[in-house]
Amino acid sequence: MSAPKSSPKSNGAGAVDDDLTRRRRKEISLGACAVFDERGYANTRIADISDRLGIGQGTIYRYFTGKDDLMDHIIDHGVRRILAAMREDPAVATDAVSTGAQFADQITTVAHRLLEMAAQEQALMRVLLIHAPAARPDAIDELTDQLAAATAAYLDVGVENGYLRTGLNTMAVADALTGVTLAAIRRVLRGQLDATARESTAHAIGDFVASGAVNA
Amino acid sequence: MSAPKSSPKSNGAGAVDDDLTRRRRKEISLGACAVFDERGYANTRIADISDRLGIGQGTIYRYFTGKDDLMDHIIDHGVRRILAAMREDPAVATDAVSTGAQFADQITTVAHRLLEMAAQEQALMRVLLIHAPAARPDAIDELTDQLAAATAAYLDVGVENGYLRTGLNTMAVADALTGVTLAAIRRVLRGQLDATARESTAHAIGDFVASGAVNA
Amino acid sequence: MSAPKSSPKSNGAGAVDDDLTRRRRKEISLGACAVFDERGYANTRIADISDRLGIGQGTIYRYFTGKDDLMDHIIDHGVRRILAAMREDPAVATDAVSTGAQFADQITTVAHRLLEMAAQEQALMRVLLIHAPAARPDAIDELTDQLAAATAAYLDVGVENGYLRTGLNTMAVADALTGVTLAAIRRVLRGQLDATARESTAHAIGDFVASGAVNA
Amino acid sequence: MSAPKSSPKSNGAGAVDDDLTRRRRKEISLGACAVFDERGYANTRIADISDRLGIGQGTIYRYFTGKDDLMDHIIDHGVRRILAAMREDPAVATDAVSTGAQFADQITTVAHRLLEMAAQEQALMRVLLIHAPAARPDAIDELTDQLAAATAAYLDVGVENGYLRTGLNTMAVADALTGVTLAAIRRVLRGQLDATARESTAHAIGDFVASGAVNA
DNA sequence: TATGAATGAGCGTTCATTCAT
DNA sequence: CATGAATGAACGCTCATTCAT
Repeated sequence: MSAPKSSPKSNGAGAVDDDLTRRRRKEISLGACAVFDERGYANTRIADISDRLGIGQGTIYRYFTGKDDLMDHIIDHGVRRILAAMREDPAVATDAVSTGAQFADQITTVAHRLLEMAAQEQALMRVLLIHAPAARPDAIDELTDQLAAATAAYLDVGVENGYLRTGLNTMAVADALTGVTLAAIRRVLRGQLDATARESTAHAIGDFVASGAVNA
Repeated sequence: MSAPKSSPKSNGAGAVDDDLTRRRRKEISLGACAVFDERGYANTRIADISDRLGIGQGTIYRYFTGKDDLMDHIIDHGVRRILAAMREDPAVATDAVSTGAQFADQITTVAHRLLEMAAQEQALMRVLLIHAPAARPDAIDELTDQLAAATAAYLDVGVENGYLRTGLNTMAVADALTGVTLAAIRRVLRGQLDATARESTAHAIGDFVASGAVNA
Repeated sequence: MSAPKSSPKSNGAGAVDDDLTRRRRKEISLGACAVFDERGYANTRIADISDRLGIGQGTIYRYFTGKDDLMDHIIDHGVRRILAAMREDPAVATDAVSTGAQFADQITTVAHRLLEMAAQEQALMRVLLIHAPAARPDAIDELTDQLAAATAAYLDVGVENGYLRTGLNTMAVADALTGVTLAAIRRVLRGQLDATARESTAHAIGDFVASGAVNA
Repeated sequence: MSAPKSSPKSNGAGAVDDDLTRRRRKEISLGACAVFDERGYANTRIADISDRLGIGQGTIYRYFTGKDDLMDHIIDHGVRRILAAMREDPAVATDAVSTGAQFADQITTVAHRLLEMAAQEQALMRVLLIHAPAARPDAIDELTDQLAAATAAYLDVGVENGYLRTGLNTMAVADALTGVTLAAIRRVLRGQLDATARESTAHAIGDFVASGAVNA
């Protein structure tokens, strides 16, 4: 969530340079992410990253201030991806929902989009879920708080509008929603859910969140 | 899950010595856990631990083979605590449940017990949830798998006995259950749930898992 | 006798780089040899070596895998020097000898060459004779065996060709030859033999080996 | 050659105590010698020694001031054994020799006695020849000097009395004698000479020293 | 701009020595 | 006297970072 902490030597100049620079930063942070995923943050040496990218160690320091900055950047990127996956679809808006069934569909939709993103960005998500909490507890706490608050607000609307139970502990259920989704994402990251399973899992999540497990 | 990897010189005999040894190991692993929690595993120096305990660095090596062993031991201990919290109560047995309401109660009970344990063992649980995944991904994966499998089996019984929905994706819901609980535990660990809130949260979890969020 | 166990990153290419690397390794191993000689292997800290060379400790690890590797390399080098001193002169070949006097001359020649080498490579030889046996007993045993076997074979030719006594215990005399030479080398290493004394000692060795001490 | 540097807490008392103390010191130094031989001085931990003896680590410090003192004592003991082996036999006196044959016999006798001692005190001799030079270069130099000087003096008598060559480089030959003997001792220590071989080797040494290798 | 050799602070671990029992 | 648990100084090695080319 924080702004990038570094930028190369200051290219006061053109959009071209900026673009090149942005591309380079992306490349490097992508490579770093892959290695952090494979070896863990603490066990990753700068040389591991530069080796994988086929560049010199020093080059990394031209685009990032250090190992920490690299991790910060990756977390930042991951957080943006998650938030985007939850918000980018115009269909996901509280005013588009007015029944329990629509609510379940929306949960299913968002869950599915998150699972797909996890499937496509496995390294990034693994770093975010496994390594970032240890390396940057505060950043992850911040993310968690944001997600929970946003989700709780989203649920509050449902209660107000009558399609969610009156008296629902929305904070607890917000945690539940994030927890349920995280658990599924973890399974995706462990390679245990193919595309079909991701779809059915998303539906199971939507149904479960809406109606619970008990036989009515 | 693995057996402790070290023990001091193995004094073949006396219960007294064994007891002293066990106490010493417990003390040290407790101190280490506290420091790992505060500083993270990678940032903790052996000297940090010995300083906090008021002992020499070398003493730690009389009871553990090294920093790794210390972490392994802590994880092992934490895993046992979690499994115990889920199983130790005789009331938690599938044959004690035959209705959806009983199911919800049981979920509430277990969730509450886990939240209480988290409240009492904050450092241990924080190390387990935040630092262990980065330091020992495999150990945590193993734990996750075990919990999910046990939970899914537990849900399967409910489906068979008719108090859970036919066709329930028990694996997905098992993940949901663990995810929901973990999310609440995380909140406990962030100091955001006092005793009262823990109780109501446990109930909210039980209700939610049983009946979902939607207004029937 | 073993090949050097490490080499810097292996820059697949340029003769220049390889050469620089080789020079650097030589420098470092030379400095290490000097310090090992002065303080003994066990008492030498890596920092002692890097300090003497005016480089950082880490630099040493770019060229050698560790303290052990450094010692191995030094021993290897020393062994090659000794073997070279014994073999490199074309005049030292069994087929160049057919009389006792020629035999004595040859012994004198080799002894002299070894004494000169010892005088020029005092640190290396002291490490090899004093510190290496304690640090690498097997490497030294191997060297000793090789020298003894080669020497015995050399003497066997002399017996066959009739200029050495029939029934000579060639193994015992081979040991004697190496022992005699080693004793003289040790004196060189203790600074007790100047160039003149080395020459006369070499002659004394040749005469003694050929004819013994007793008045004929 | 130096006096023992420590003594247990000062038992101002009886001969009995002194005797017990002496026995204990002997036991410990014997055990230490065995371990030094097996693992080398630098690689031997005090605990290795106390373990082998079945005593506590602290006990060693009641009889020796430390690891160094232990080594000093062992060297001292070894030096005394060597000197004794060379001198204790009344037959070995320069006035008992007046011919070259008697000289050869005497060399044979002393060599044999040294080889037998080496065979019986393998650990002690290995420590003295292999580990002591690295650990106590000065002590070994001192021993070497003493032996060489004594041997040279012995040879000088032979020259004066006419049974050794006039103009003999007695210092060089003294070195030769010690070198020859050491080489044979080394072979004994490597387990390559049984009792019979030791006898014939002693004779080979006597003959070689007296008459050399060349066919007269 | 890119490089990678050089650096040295920092840390896990060992083990000789001490001393309370 | 004997013990062995406790100690902490010491050291080999790693690796993030720098900077001359």
